[in-house]
Amino acid sequence: MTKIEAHVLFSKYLSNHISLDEKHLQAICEFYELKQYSKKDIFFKQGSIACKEGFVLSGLWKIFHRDIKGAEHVLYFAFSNWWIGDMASFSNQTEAFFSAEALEKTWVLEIDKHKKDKLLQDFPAMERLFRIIIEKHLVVLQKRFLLTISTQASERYLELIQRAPGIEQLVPQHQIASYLGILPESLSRMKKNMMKGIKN
Amino acid sequence: MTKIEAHVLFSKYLSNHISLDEKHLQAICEFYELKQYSKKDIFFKQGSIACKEGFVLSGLWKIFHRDIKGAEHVLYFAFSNWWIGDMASFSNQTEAFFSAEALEKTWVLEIDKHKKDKLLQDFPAMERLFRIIIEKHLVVLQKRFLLTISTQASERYLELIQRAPGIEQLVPQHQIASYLGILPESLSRMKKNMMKGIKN
DNA sequence: GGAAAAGATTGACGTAGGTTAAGACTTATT
DNA sequence: AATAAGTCTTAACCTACGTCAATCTTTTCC
Repeated sequence: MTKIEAHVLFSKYLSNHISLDEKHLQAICEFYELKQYSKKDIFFKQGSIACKEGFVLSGLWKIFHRDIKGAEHVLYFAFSNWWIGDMASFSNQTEAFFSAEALEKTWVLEIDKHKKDKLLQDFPAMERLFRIIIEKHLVVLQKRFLLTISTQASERYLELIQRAPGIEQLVPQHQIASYLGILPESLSRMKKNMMKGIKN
Repeated sequence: MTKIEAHVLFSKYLSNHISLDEKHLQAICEFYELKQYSKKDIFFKQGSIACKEGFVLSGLWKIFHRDIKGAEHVLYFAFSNWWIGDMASFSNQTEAFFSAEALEKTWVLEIDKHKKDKLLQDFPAMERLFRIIIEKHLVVLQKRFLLTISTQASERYLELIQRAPGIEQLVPQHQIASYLGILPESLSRMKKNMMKGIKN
């Protein structure tokens, strides 16, 4: 992917949320650095300070937390046009609660803390953009939380594969289980039971 | 509560997040209307459009969703210095997913959609304020979500009463259960079991 | 003050999903 | 090709929590 291509994609995304002229779009893009990551690369790591945040152009990331017992819990999968970051850590430069790991080859536009502060200073309109984006993230998580406490895993599974078709091919089963908040063994059994239900 | 008192409280809150001079603070406060609500009053209602959002000065609200089976699920309790709103509904003027109901007498500074748009237009610094506030809400919910899928109810219960001491006196048991994502019967049994653990 | 409503507790029983452990199947690595 | 590492499935058993129903306590409100 070239820098030009990346800027086109990012500009399109920006224009979907706020109105900016070509010149400003270009200037904003320049704050971001284009980078490629390989499978298993880490973008930020639980326990360290997240010094950057990124916009996914292509590929796939998982954002997860590892609990005291060593179990992984996936907060979300970041496809293209999603953001990867640990907001608390990035904004306040505190220890990250989450890690981000690439699940395949992926292109990212990234920015560090200093540049982001500068970006927001130079382009106050970006405050609005980020306000809107974070609002959307929050709304999505509110509904996901509600779904999680009010339904069983099978319903959440059906919701997921309907909302993100093809995710089963992209993401290993045990990470989907983690996203659903259950263990891989449970997902496996659940799928078998669902099959029985369909056949008979 | 007088308008002056309300503005003092709100100004203090605002100053904790962004720096504004006295004059601007005053002007911003004027966008908000001071209102008192009684127990069981509704601020916005699931299925309707949330035409306003509010800042809680005193008292207590619950924000909840009622599922298809009629069961209530508490998203959060809003104490003083918290916001009550259904962001998706308010921002996009779509049907609300949540309702807000007062759990006791409460004072609120509220603003409707038109005034908020005007506020953000007149004071772009408010975009920054709301960006920061929403970021905090999102971070809190991320951790709560993680806690919910990675621990059992008893741990969440201990976390809650430690983080919000006295909440047991303010909020009926079955609503605390709902907040924890379990049924009142389960909370009751859980507490009994915990008592046994302490005694022996 | 007394009826009615709302809330809390208890017990018996059912079930989704956790735990543990083993085996099969796939994908990397040499 | 051979070994190792990662992933998926299955099965037996266990536990936290849901379900249903009865009883008791507290609050609300004419």
